[in-house]
Amino acid sequence: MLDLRQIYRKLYAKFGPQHWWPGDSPFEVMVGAILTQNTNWANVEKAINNLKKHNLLNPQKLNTLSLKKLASYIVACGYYNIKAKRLKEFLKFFCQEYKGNPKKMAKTDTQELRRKLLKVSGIGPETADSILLYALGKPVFVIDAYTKRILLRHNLIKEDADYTKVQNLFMKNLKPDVKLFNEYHALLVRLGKDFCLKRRPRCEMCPLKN
DNA sequence: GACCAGGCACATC
DNA sequence: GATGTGCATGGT
Repeated sequence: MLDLRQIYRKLYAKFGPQHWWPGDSPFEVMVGAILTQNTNWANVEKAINNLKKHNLLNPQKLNTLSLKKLASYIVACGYYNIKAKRLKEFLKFFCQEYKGNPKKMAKTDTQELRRKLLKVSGIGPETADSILLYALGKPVFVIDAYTKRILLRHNLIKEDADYTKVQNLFMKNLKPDVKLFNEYHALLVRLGKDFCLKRRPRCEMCPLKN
């Protein structure tokens, strides 16, 4: 049976570095983390580019925008009403606690910050961990639907494993290395997109097979 | 036209 | 405490 290090080596050999997270700034990564909830990244890029085009990709500016206005700019990424609300909740927190400054935010103890993020309505474990790892460079492993599906199909977890359980599997078996966590999760998403779709898996072609 | 996408909160039992 | 449902666009 493959272990987590072997899986990483195989994925890296097959796909190479993924250069995650796509985004020009920590703040852009944070916005993307919320907008990509259950959503294709291509659509998220459209929404983010639209915000950029209108010179709005800035914590203070977005925070003062009305809910309706904000929603209208992010239509392309779907769930735009609920995501506008979630973004606003995050922006309120980000501006009040850290003046919209990622560096200030990054000074907070990682576990304390994670707890705080999870209290923001609309931010669940994956979004919180994506912000911690990809925007702030904290050694936290991100678990997503692809990760669970891949581990399940390789019998490394059980069907009922929750977020924390899957996350612990990675964090207890790997050194807390930001670069490794970054690349590993990105590679799992890449593998998932190419070979581990929900109903049309291409298991016979899966790079982990050989 | 069906399927899929880098979740989350909330209702209901 | 488990299980189901709403949220929505755009690409394949």
